[in-house]
Amino acid sequence: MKLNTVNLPKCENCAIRATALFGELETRHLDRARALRSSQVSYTAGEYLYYEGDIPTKAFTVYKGWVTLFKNLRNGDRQILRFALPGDFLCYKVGKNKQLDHSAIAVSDVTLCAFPIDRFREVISELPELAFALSSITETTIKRCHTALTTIASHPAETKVAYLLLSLFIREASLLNNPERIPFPITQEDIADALGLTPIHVNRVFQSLRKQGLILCKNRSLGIPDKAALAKVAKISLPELEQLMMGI
Amino acid sequence: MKLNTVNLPKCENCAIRATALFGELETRHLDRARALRSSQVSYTAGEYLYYEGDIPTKAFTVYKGWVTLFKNLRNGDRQILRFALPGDFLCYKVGKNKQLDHSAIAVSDVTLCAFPIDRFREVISELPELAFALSSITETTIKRCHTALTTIASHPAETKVAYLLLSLFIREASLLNNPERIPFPITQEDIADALGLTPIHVNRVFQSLRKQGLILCKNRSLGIPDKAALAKVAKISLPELEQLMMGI
DNA sequence: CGGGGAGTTGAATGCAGTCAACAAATGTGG
DNA sequence: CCACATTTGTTGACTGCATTCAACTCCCCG
Repeated sequence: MKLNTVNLPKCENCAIRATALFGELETRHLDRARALRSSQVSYTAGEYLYYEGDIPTKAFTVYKGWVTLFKNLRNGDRQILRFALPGDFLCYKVGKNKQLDHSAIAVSDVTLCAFPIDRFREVISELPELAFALSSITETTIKRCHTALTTIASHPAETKVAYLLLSLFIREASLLNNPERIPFPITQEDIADALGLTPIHVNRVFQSLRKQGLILCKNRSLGIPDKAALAKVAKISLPELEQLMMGI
Repeated sequence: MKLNTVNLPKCENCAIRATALFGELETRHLDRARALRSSQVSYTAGEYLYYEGDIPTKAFTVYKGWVTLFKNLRNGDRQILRFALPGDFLCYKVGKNKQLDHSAIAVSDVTLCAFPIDRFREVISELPELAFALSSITETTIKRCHTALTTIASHPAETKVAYLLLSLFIREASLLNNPERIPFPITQEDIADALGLTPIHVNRVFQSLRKQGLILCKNRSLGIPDKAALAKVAKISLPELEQLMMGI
């Protein structure tokens, strides 16, 4: 973990602002809102960002890298709740029970923008728009959670895997000017833990998808030559998924 | 659908306030906040409250009865996202894309307290606490969504069914002074749609649970003689689940 | 060069789905 | 109030997808 409080990059021209917390705010409000941001924090791959049960003091926007949010189950398994990519907002918590219900680990090396949670109260009272920006973010989170639920409940494993790969690809590619392939730091086991499958079966699905030419996946990188075709396997409409994964 | 705008019950001594939106507010703030509530709405069993794609103008707190929130899938299936019980907050939406991502149907006859969404903005600017009350609600929603995800991903169907029955029982029982049995308006097919199982298999699990004496379920009513025992099958800690299902 | 994590393959088991038919409960109209 | 229709619940036989267990390969990193 490495903290940086000086020479923070400007929010105004931040590449990920459109999809992040401040993307919901008009530029003229940025001055006041930016007062929230106190620092940037970096973690190396494999490091915990926080643990289930922690009481957080800072919320984060992912600035660079991928993060896994997950719960450890009593049988030793873990359930991955989602993968957080640049622009995602983590760890905000104001309810009565302030304990976090999940843990987070850096999948790749990550950098986060940190916001002291207790400062949100003051800023919101003079800038109610921030409250709506927060609501908007959590609405997206819930929506994604809903589609995740829907996906995991759907029976054929091929559908689940296709859905997950496609949605990660769309999100990461949009941050990178839509390259052919994206860096793909997660393992087949991560995917299994996210979808409630065994790594072995995920592997078999991967091979089947490769054989069909739907995915190119090796060396920690992922390519999807024909997104529409994969969307068909994922049983989802591509435009809908793109809308969900981008802006809001 | 039946609208009522006169003689609305007082929020102060509302039985469900503790678990509802205003439960997050201190009593001294209630005066201003209550200005939000405009009406009560009633629906009969089977009626739609709203449809996926609608742009809502009102948010609701469930006052009486059960509601199903669900998505229709392209293969004709539907995925139930959650069952909303008295105290639950529905249909609040402020993000850029204001379309609802799911539909809602009254399972039993229901009564809702309605709040015009556009009035939240004004009230929040003079009562920032309301913004935190909203955040707190959505945090609970996300937490429940997370445990739902975790449950549905878990493999044995018995675990899933046990979890769902137990959590519904705990919530409804706490509203009713913990009776032996609760009214249980949902069908086995609903449960199947919530858990991603077939109704046939849900039925088999029901019979197995009945044979083990873990559930008493007939005539639209549910009893759970030994919650701890069912919690064991659900592979969840009973105190944890109770905490999640009650206050927050 | 060795070790460990990630990925791959095969065989056997079993949980849950499918299809089909029927029983029970609930609701509706005559 | 009964007869009929519809929905909900129940049972059985068969199939198949995904798990489990075990062994082995590949690749990266130290």
